[in-house]
Formats: sequence, C-alpha cells, structure tokens
Amino acid sequence: MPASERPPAPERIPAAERREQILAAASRVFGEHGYAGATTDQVAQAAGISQPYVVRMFGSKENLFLEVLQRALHRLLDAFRVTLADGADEDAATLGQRLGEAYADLITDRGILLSLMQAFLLGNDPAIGAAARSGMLEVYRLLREEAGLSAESTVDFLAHGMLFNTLVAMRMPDDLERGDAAATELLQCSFRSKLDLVLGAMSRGAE
Amino acid sequence: MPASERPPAPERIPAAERREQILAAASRVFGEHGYAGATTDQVAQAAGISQPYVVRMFGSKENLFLEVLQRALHRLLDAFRVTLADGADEDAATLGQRLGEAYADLITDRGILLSLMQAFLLGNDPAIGAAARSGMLEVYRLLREEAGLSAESTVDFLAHGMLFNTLVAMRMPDDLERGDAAATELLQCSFRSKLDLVLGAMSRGAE
DNA sequence: GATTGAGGTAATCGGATGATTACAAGGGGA
DNA sequence: TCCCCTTGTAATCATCCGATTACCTCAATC
Repeated sequence: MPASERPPAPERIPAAERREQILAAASRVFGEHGYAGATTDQVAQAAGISQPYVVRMFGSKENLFLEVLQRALHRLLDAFRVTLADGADEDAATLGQRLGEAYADLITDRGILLSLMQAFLLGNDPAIGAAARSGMLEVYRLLREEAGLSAESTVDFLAHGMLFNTLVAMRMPDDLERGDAAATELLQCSFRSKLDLVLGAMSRGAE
Repeated sequence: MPASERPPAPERIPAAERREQILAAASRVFGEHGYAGATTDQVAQAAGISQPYVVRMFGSKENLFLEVLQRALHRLLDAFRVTLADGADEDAATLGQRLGEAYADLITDRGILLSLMQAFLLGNDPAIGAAARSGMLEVYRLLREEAGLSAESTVDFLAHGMLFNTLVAMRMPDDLERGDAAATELLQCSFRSKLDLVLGAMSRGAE
C-alpha cells in the first residue's frame, strides 16, 4: 500500500510539554466561554490534539479547570513578586502603580486573567469555589504583607483589578471602534497608560 | 373514581404574574450557576412549574437570560434614580456613598447583581455580550450625566461595585466563619457599613 | 529482531439538556 | 350547551458532551 494513503503520524511530544500546551489552550477557552460553557473538545482543538487525550491527561474537565486556575494564580503571584523584587523601597503610590502595570501586562495572555475571573464567579462549586477563595486571599496577603500596602490601598487595587477584568471579559474595547463617547471615556479612565497594551492584546486575540 | 386518585389540578396563575415568578427564579439560578451552567429545569423547579412551560413562555434559554439581564439592569437603574431623586443637591462624596448603599441594598435579591455579573463575563456571546456592554454603558452614563460624578469618581464607583459582585459571587463571606484574618479584613474594608446587610442576605440565601 | 512502554487516536457509550409535540382541564362568552 | 382560549403537563426527541475502551505506532532497550 502506498504511503500516501496512510494518514500522517501525529507529532509525538513529551508529556510535560504537551501538558503545558493543553493548559495554555484551556486557559484561553475557559476564559472565553467559562467553565460550564467550554467543552473539552474545544480545548483539544485549540491544543491541536484529540479530545480523549485531554481528558486522560487531566482525569476530568473539573480537574483541568482547577489546574488552569492554579497556573493562573501562580503567574499572577509571580508577576507581583518580580515587581516587588525589582523596585524595593518605593513609596506606596509608585509601588501601587507598578503593580498595576504588572497586572495589566498579564493581559498579553488573555487566558490568565479571564479564567481567574471565571473561577471567581463559581463560588457555589465546592472544589472550584474553595480554590478561588483561597487564591484571592493569597493575593490579598501578598499585597498587604509582602508589598506592605494598607488595607484601603489593597482593596482599591483589587477593585480596579476586578473592573479591569470585567471590561476585558465583556469585550468593551470592541465598542471603541464604534466611537461611543461613554465607552471611550470609561476605557481611557480605567486603563490609562495601559490602554494601548490592552487594545493590542485584544485585537491580536481576535485573529 | 375517588377524587384522591386524580392528581391535584395545577394552580392556574395569570401569565403576566407567572412570567415574573419565572424571571425571579431564573435570576437566582443564573446568578448561582452562570448562563451555561444553569438548566431550564432548575429554573422550572425553582419557579414551581414544569420545564416545557419555561421554554415555551420565553422561546429559548438564551431569550430567558436576556430578559433576566434586562430586568436586572432595570432594577439597578431604578434604584439609582430613586436615590438621586431622594437627595438632590448633595456634594459628590455623600452622593457616592448613598449610591453605594443603594447598590448594596440590591443584594437582598442576590439574583440581580449576580446574574448581571454573569452577563458581563459573556462578552463573546453575540447577543448577550452586546446587551451586557450596552447595559454597562447605560449605568456609566447615568452616573456621569444624571448623578454628575466625575469620570474618575465613576470609574472608582464601578470598580468597587465589581469587587463587591466578585466577593459575593465567590461566597467569600462564608470564609468569615472560619476566622481567617485576611478574609475578615478584606470583607470589612470592602463592605464597611454594608457588611451586616450582605451577611444577612447571604445566610438567608443559603437556607 | 523482539519487547515494551509512552504518546496518541477512533469509535462509542450513556447521561444530561433544550426543545417539540400532543394532550388535558378549567372557564368565560355566544 | 358548546366552544375555544388560556394555563399547564407528560412524554419524547435530537443533540451535545464528558468519559471509557480498545487499539495503533513509534522509539528505546535488551
């Protein structure tokens, strides 16, 4: 039989590397559609593999989401810690601004902040809700104890982060092109210097 | 045949009234589980009727969610307008605080703020995303034009509203009973005077 | 060259779920 | 009385989706 009749052999990749590919793909898919709205087949297609492989590697869809959540939290905490190490002994105001920039930088991988946000809305799910609460508190403690922000500053910081996530999740920047005055003002005042970064990341993400 | 063998006739209620019952039930169910995670059967059971009746009255699950979203937006805008009418000619600070209280009061019906928040995360859905963006801008315009807040104050207000929604959605107040120091501080600083209101509403909602 | 374990898929199953259909019962008007 | 509109349900359908099973195929090792 001629070789052309046989389908090309699938690319074989070490499990650890494949795992990270799947997690990255799952972050995007879960971030866009939410936990319940996303399917393991969408994740598989985004990662370029078959659906059963996704399920087998992570055991279950819920488990996959939990690992996506842990990965997102880890990236977020890492980004903050790098920022803290970079500029020690700053005053609270500049530190807050630089943390905000580090946070906004995470948007270059849209999946991270969006799947985090999706997890936050799943408080009713026993496993996911517990992990989400624990993660939020971990972030809070980092800002309070390691960064040394006051309770008020920390809450302010978190609040603007949640608005940031929400505006990105609802694809509000898409309205910018429609020239809506309120949308323009809201986005400019929310994102400030990070507006260009966000716009770039979102138009790239649309493909 | 004895009457006891026949099932009791279902209660007949005017369509308009039944409609509101379903919308109220759907708000709670969608708020807890999200759009994709909720089922029309859960809504039906919460409203005390059969699943086909839910679908037939609203045409489709998506349509039901869109009406839940409009209802939530309407309640929110109404609450703000009542607050504005109540205390005209206040300074910006007190007005902002009173609007915040009006917002927090909506938590007595948990479904409103949570289904709103769920809609915000569905920016990728064509119909729901468009309605969510339009709703957010309507709120923004009310705060800017009717309430007369500055752009900065409005964004601050929205940011703390999003944090409020997020903490409620993730059931963070449940952690209060575990005595976690970070959770206590975060909640006290986020909710302030509204903490008792929120705790009351959430323990009542748990049933 | 045989063996074996790791990386991967095709086929399929079973349950869940949104939607449709057909039907029932009550009640008000002609 | 008869009709028919409104309010409602039971039964069922078609589809989707997560999970399982069985199998394939390299590459390294002996």
